[in-house]
Parts: sequence; structure tokens; C-alpha cells
Amino acid sequence: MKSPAELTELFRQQGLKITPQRVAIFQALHGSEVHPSAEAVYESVAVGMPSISLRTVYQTLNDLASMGELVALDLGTGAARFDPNTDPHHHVVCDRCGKVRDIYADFTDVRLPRSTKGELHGFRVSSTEIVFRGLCHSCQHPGPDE
Amino acid sequence: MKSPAELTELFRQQGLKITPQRVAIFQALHGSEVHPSAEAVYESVAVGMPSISLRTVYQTLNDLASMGELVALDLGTGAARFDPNTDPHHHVVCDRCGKVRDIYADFTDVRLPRSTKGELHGFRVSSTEIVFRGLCHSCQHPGPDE
DNA sequence: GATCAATCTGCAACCGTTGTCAATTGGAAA
DNA sequence: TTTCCAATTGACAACGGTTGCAGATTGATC
Repeated sequence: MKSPAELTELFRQQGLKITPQRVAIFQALHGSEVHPSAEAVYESVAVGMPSISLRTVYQTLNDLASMGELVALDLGTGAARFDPNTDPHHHVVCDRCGKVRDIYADFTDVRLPRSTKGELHGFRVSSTEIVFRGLCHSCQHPGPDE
Repeated sequence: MKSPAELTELFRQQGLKITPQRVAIFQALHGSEVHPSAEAVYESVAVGMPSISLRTVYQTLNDLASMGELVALDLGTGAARFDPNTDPHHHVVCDRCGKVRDIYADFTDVRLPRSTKGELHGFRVSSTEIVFRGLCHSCQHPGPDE
């Protein structure tokens, strides 16, 4: 994902206002390896800006997503996850704690059965998502108090 | 998915009661090619049993899912979809109308990048889902009034 | 048929998310 | 730098999908 400064410039170019709330959200997302929910972004930003509204966080995340600077993921973990990594890739999700990690899989060799003859039931497919599910390292080896 | 009679027997074996509501739901699901939401199952069953509660439909679908007779899918279409097909397979989803079709893809050749060395960031993976997204046939060729 | 736990219905509550709208504010223009 | 206005914000209500609850009902066993 672009740096806070680049995102600021991008917003400016689109005629959008540069508000402290937006800048704080850009900073919170920058370099994030986790795939935070809106709530998680909110909590992180609210540390330094307690007055910010969750609504504003949703708004900004949606803005970024529709600009293609962020990918909104529904991984079945309850809340949507926002992925700052816009390169094509896939995900592993922990069934227990919901942790998400990026996976770069070579998808070119997935074979569809003969019967589909290269088309998918008349669908024109524009994207493919692979989700691996299982247990993350810490959920495989729970501590004594879990 | 098993026939209504088989499901009935299965419920009986588990000590669960055979109620008309459950039987009606079994029948509604039997041989279903679509991937209905709970609401859709409810509407279909309610035709012949107007007094049935949506709550009961959810309950029975969840029961079937936890018995492994049904797969609950979250395909990002708003409501959960219930798939009577429990064979391992994948899905195409229409981005516009939410239609879902089964896909049998040979997944054995998906290659993970060298860096992962056969493991996925310490995750023990127990399942893999592929979701193809795009437009179904009728959404590619919309009629004049759509 | 009587009994009783399992089940059903209806409704309230829940969660994540979005609509609404008055109040506030960034930033272009003067 | 002040003015102005549309964009944005924050608070709160509402939404859709799903589940918890409680009291009424009903299958299964005897």
C-alpha cells in the first residue's frame, strides 16, 4: 500500500479533503501486516484521537477500497478485513482466532474438469480467490490458560 | 446430500425427533442445485407450512451442518448459503445476482512459492476453498428492463 | 393416553455496517 | 486572513442476518 504521504496526495488529486482523521487512518494502515477489521483500525487510531468515530473509519476504508488502494475481504470471520496488500495473492485463515496471512500461490495449473470445457457454467470469471483454513501456530499449541 | 428418508433415519439414530418441520426442510433441500440461503429455504418450506418459523429453519440447517450433511458457505453475498453437496468442490459466484454454481477443480497442482517450504506460515491447513467471481450468463446479457 | 424432554414459535437482542443530518471544518477564492 | 461552501465528521438510529430466550407445543416412550 502507498505511504501516508502518497495517499494524501492521491486524495488531494481527487479533490478530497485531507483531514486529521484520514491521515491518522493512513498511518495506521501503513505497513500493516495484519488484516485489520474496521473495529481494529478504529481502536488503533482512537489511541491518539479518541474523538474519532467508527463511522469515519468505515467511510475512509471504503473510500480507499473503491480507489483500489485497499482490498476488502470477507473471510467469514464476522467482520470484513481490510488488506493493504493490493498485489494478487491469497490467504490462510485461522479457524480459531481469525488470524490472516498472505499466501502467494501459483494458480496457473489449477485444472478444471473436462466437462466445463474451459468455461464455468456460462460465468465470465474475473477473479479467483483461494482461502486456506486451518489453525495458526499459536492455536495449534495453546498455552495452559487457553 | 442424503434423501429425506435417510436424513430422517439419521436424526432418529441421534435421538432427535422427527417433526413435520424437519421433514419439510429435508424435502426442500433434497436434490437442490441452488445454494439457498436460510431465508430461501424458509420461503420454499413456508408454501406448504405457513406457520413454520424462520428460527426453526436456521436451527435445522445448523443441525445438518454440524452433522456434516450440509456445508454452510459464506460467499460474501450477505446471507450464508447452505450447500447440500458435501463432496469436496469449489464455487463460482455471480457478483451481480449472487448465483452460485459448483466447480470441480483439480487443485493438486497449485504451487506454493518456494519461500513457504511446504508449510503456510506455521498454519496447519485443513481445508482449501476456491471462489471464482464474475458474472453469470444472464447477468452478462441483461434484458431490456434491467 | 399420560408423561416429559425435545422442539417450535415469536420476539427481543446481537453484531457489523450503513443511512441520516446537524454541526464542524478544510481549503479555494477574494 | 477572512469568507464561504461543499465535504466531512460524529452521534445515533436503522438495517439485514443470525442467535438467545421463554413459554407453549408436540414426538416418542411407556
